[in-house]
Order: sequence, then C-alpha cells, then structure tokens
Amino acid sequence: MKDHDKHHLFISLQKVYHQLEAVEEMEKKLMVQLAQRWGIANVTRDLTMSEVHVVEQIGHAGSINVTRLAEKMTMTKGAITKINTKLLARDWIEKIEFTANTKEVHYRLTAMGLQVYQAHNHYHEMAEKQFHQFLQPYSEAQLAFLATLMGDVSQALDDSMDKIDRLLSASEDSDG
Amino acid sequence: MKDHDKHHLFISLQKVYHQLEAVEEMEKKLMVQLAQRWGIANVTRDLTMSEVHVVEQIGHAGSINVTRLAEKMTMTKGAITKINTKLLARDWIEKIEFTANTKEVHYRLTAMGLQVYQAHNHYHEMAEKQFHQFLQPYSEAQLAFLATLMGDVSQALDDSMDKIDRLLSASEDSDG
DNA sequence: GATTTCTGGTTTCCTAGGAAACAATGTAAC
DNA sequence: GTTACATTGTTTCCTAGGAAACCAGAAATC
Repeated sequence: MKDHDKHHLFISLQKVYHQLEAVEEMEKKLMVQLAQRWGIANVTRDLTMSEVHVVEQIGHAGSINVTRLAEKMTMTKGAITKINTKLLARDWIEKIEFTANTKEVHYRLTAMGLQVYQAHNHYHEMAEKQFHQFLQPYSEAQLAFLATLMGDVSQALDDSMDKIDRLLSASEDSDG
Repeated sequence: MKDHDKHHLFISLQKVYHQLEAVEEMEKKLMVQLAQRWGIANVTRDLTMSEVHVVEQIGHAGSINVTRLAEKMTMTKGAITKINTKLLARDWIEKIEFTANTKEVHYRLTAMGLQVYQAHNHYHEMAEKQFHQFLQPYSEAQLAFLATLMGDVSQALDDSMDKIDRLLSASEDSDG
C-alpha cells in the first residue's frame, strides 16, 4: 500500500471518529424525546446524557458508591455528586445507608430508575442489532481479522497513552 | 462468527472509542506543555484545544470567516467569536478588512500564529508516522480490506445519522 | 431607493463539569 | 486511646461553550 493510501486511511479514521462524536451528540437529543414518549416520569428537557449513564452504571452494578462511579465514568467525584443530587430529585435513585460504614454512600435504582435503565438497555440492544446487520456482508475471515485488529488497536492506544503519560510527568518535574 | 463473538467485537469497538476520547483528553494537557517548551509566545495554562484547532483551521484555509470556522468545527458562531477574541489577544491571528464587504470578518494567522500552526502540524505528522508504523505488520490484502471497511463504516454512520435526524424532526412535530 | 429578508457576527444568559479546598469518617501507628 | 494519615463525599469557584436574542450589513423585491 502506498503512503498516499495510508494517509487516506488515516484521514478516514479521523472522519469516523468525528462521525461517532456527532452520533453521540444526536443520541443526547433523541434520548430525551424517547424517554418522554416512553412515558418515563420526571423526564425534563434538562435531562443529561451523564445522568442516564449514571443510571446505567448503577443499574449494571446493582449498588455502587460515588468514587467508583467517578472512576467508571472518568469524571470527578464532584460532578457525580451533583448528578446524583439531580437523580435523587427525579426519584430515580436512592441512598443505601450502611450501619457499618457511615462514610461511604451507596446508591441503587428506584423502581422508576429501573424503568429508565431498561429503556436505555433496549436502545443499546437496538444499536447492537444494527451493528450485527452491518457485519452481515463480511466473510468469516474478514470478521476474524477485524477482531484481532481491534485488539491490536486497543493495545497500541494503551501504549500511546502510557507514552504521553510519561512525557507529561517528565516535564512536570522540570517545569514550574 | 458466533453472536457471542460479535458482541465481543461490539464491546471492543466501544472500548477503542473511549480510548480515543481519553487520548484526546491527554493531548490537551500535553499540548500546553509542548507549546511552552517550544518557546511559543503567549502560551498560558488557559490555552484551549479549541483555540489550537481554530489556529489549525485558519492556517489550513489561509483566511476564513467566523461562520465557516463554526461549520468546520461543529461549534456555534458565538463560541468561535469568543475563541477568536482570545486568539487576537494572544496575537496569533489578525483580522482582514475587506473594503467590498464590511459585514464579513476574515481572519489569518500572524507570524506567531504560524509558529503554532507549524508546531501543531509537526505533532500531527508524528501521530501519522506512528499510525504508519502501526500498519506495518499487516498484509496488502488486509490493508485493502481495512480501507474499504472504513468507507463502509463511514457510510453506515451517515445513514444512522439520517435515521436519527428523521426520528427527531418527526417527533418535533407531534411534541410541544 | 425604500422595505423586507437573509446572512454574518456579537452579546447575554445559563449550565455541565473540572479543580481544588474542605469536612467527615475510617484506618494505621504508636 | 490518641495522633497521623488516607479515603469518601460535598461545596465553592470558575470556565468552555450552547442557545437564543440581538445588531449590522448585504441582497432581493417592489
């Protein structure tokens, strides 16, 4: 493959990434509308994708605390606290008090929250079904290649991250 | 390929997407440090990725106005105006006044802005070189497949977007 | 050439979320 | 047990950027 074609490939990868961003952006808008149509209580225009993601995580974990939520969502604890406050107001999640440890606050879904979780899951399943259809035309060998490729990409990105990490901490020492 | 493996593939795709997000996040931090090290004037901690992107776009276009910048960056015109205000203060860009059309404001890079543009380009080239190395181990046939696959993905995403778009505008009619 | 309409740019207002200081609890060391 | 330290969660402050109202030229229609 010529360098020119590789360049083209590089560009098309960036394009796909930006497309995915755009899709994510639209999902946000779609979500509120779908939620309203599904008759889920306490859905207002100010509903955020992050709120739904928190519901998703709590539903997935069964019960979870702020710090672990923050880790899973790569957000700050402060941000999670604020989101949870909103979700409590919506009556989608509730606190679990442990007698043993009063410091940690665990959250779980309410019945209403469970509805949101399931609705969102339903949406995810649709997306995955679309994905399966997308894979339809490809041969077994091609799909197998794709699978290993994705692993390689993931690995390469991890390595890149490490490299950047090291660059950053190296200069933190020398710089002010 | 079993459904289970397809599911796995779906998951790994999401993982890669999130990894790319994380990389982008780190780039932001790296950029400021690199810019300072390269001795570019008026680099402060409050330098934003968006500012650099605007510089990139202006540099690429030679000269461009607010509206087209907004389109290219999928941001609002208001946001661009604010970013440009900052860039003017940094002395990285400058206005071009047209005698013919006083309404449109075109921007171009200053000498300093050109430095930023070139530094950023240099970074991009490094990234692309890394990408080329990543492609190294694959066969011609595999790379050819990858190229067509990316095209297919892009097409599929466009279709998805259209579908969501239609869903959104359809319900805008019925809803309040 | 006056009035509507369109387009480009700016300003105002508001919110999501990061950073970091903080309080409160738990844990380890002595 | 008490002092030091670590960890969890909250609060405060601040900024990027969207939405939308707004203003100012340009273009079109009459």
